[in-house]
Amino acid sequence: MSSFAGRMKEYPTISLDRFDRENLHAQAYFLSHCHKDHMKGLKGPLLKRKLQFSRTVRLYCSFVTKELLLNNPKYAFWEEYTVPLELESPTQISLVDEASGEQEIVVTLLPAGHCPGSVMFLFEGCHGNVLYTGDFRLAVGDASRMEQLHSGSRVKDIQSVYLDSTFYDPRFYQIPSREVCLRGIAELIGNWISQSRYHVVWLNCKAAYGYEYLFTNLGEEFSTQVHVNSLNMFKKMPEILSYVTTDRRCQIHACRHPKDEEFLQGNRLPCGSTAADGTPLRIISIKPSTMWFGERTKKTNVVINESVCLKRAMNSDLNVFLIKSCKHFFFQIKDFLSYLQPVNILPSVVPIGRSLTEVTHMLRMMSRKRSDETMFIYKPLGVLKRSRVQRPSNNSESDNELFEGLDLVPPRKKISMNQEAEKGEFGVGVVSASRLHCSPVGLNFMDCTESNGEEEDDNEEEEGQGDTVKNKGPKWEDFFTPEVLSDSQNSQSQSCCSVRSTSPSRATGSQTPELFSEEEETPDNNKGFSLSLSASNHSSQNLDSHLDDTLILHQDQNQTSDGVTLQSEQEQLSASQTSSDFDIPSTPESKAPQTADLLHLYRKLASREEVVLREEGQGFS
DNA sequence: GCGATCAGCT
DNA sequence: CACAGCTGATCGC
Repeated sequence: MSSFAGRMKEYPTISLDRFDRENLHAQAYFLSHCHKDHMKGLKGPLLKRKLQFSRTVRLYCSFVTKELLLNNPKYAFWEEYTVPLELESPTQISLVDEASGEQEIVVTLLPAGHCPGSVMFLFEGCHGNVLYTGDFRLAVGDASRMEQLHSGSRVKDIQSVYLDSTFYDPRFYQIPSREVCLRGIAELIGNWISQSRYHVVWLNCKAAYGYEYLFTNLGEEFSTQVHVNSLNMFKKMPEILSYVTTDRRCQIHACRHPKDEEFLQGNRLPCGSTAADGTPLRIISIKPSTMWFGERTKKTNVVINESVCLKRAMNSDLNVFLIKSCKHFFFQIKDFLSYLQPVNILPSVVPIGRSLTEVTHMLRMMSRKRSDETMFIYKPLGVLKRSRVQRPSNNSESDNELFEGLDLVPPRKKISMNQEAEKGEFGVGVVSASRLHCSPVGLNFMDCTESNGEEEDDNEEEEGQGDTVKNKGPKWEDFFTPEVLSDSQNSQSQSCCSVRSTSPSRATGSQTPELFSEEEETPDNNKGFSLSLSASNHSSQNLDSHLDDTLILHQDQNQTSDGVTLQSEQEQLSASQTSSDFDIPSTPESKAPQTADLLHLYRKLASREEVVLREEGQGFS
């Protein structure tokens, strides 16, 4: 949960994702996405009253966020005070202060990939450039693909990053891709619902938004629709709308009820559905969750592989905990920060179990302050990612420090993107235009399609392919912006007395806009959400020792005597290792489950056969 | 009666 | 531990 107090030291007269207490005095409000923990105070009567007496105070957010916000009647009064902004379109806002007069600030919304409508905010003004991430989920290399983080060919000078640091912790260094997760779940669901029409699936989705990726993919996979309570929130999102329905006669449900667990115990779906002919439904519940560890404390048979956690529940057929990554994890954040090299990094979340000092220490190593202390020579105008040679993040000592005191073996092999840098193939500050002469998003899509499954190497063929050569597997949903801008939305008025749009080049001083001039050739950025369902894995959190009836299935890795962890052949890497979501080694001393074994397991579970769990490494039967 | 906060639960 | 909620109890206004 976000513990951000709402204000940034550089621009204290604006408030983000917090609307109570001192934030009541803000001159402008920003909402990064429509999750409750970022909306504290947003329906407060004092704030409502303030709006009624103000001509200039407005709430700025994405079009989709406004749509989702106003869908809730409790926030309907925001209608006339909310100004939706286009993605990646710098907008100048006047902050009117009775005491100090008027102050101009330029804000740019960047796709955050956390849930529909989620954005990061880049502020540029007289107190420097500041990035507020909100909750975000980016793949390694995404920062280099964001035009608005660059001025021409250079990375903008970022004073501070206000970071969602929930998972900025080496304990979260391994995650499987969303494809791995989805494939496992789709197999399980397929095996289940194909048995009879009484075999149904319930998706136990807690948060209001962020599961749409799952709905659309399952809908596509099984040529069906997913039952939900209401279509209202999706009414202007046709890409999602076509995959959801309020017709209860389908086999995949994501409906909710306050007492849905009780319903399930009574062999009913939360919508109350039972079979018309009285035949008892056979229900499996699937719980998409980033966090599933709490569930392990219960005395149940649990099977964990890299993407799903299967639990045989007492009264229903089977519970499945789908590991979902709606946020970024350690290496993605590390990559993001080491690319931007801000002067300050301020965590918005200090995970329980960590101290603020620990988090600050880890973050500091990614900041420019750390760099100044070491051999890194600060380049005031920044450098392009491909030219990074001696970034602190590439320093194994930095990694070692991060892993100090943790009872896991850190991935000593550098993430592949950094290997080239170490080899010095790319000189500092010298990046050919051709390497970036594309919309990175579009290139990414092409690259991963063509290179899927191939050995990643360091040969010269990589040149000219930008940062995206490490992305394996066609993951189109990764490359869509989290915005759906239907015509009707686009035509919504952005009028506000204090707002006007500025062109990207004027606002950023970009010197070489042609580097990003082919956006129209990308997959249609405006036609889909960046639906951020993905798979996350448990990290090596000592699960094994205290989970007597838990079987951990994971991946193999060779470890040499000197502690250097080497990845074995590419074919031993799971698909999760080859996705763009992460370029990192797998859990040390773990073993990869074979696809056939997993399929066998899924079928057994789906058919309610007992699964005999053995010691790790001996497989299952 | 309302909102804020917290514990407990999923 | 962590997500992103929800419910219910308690307290102050």
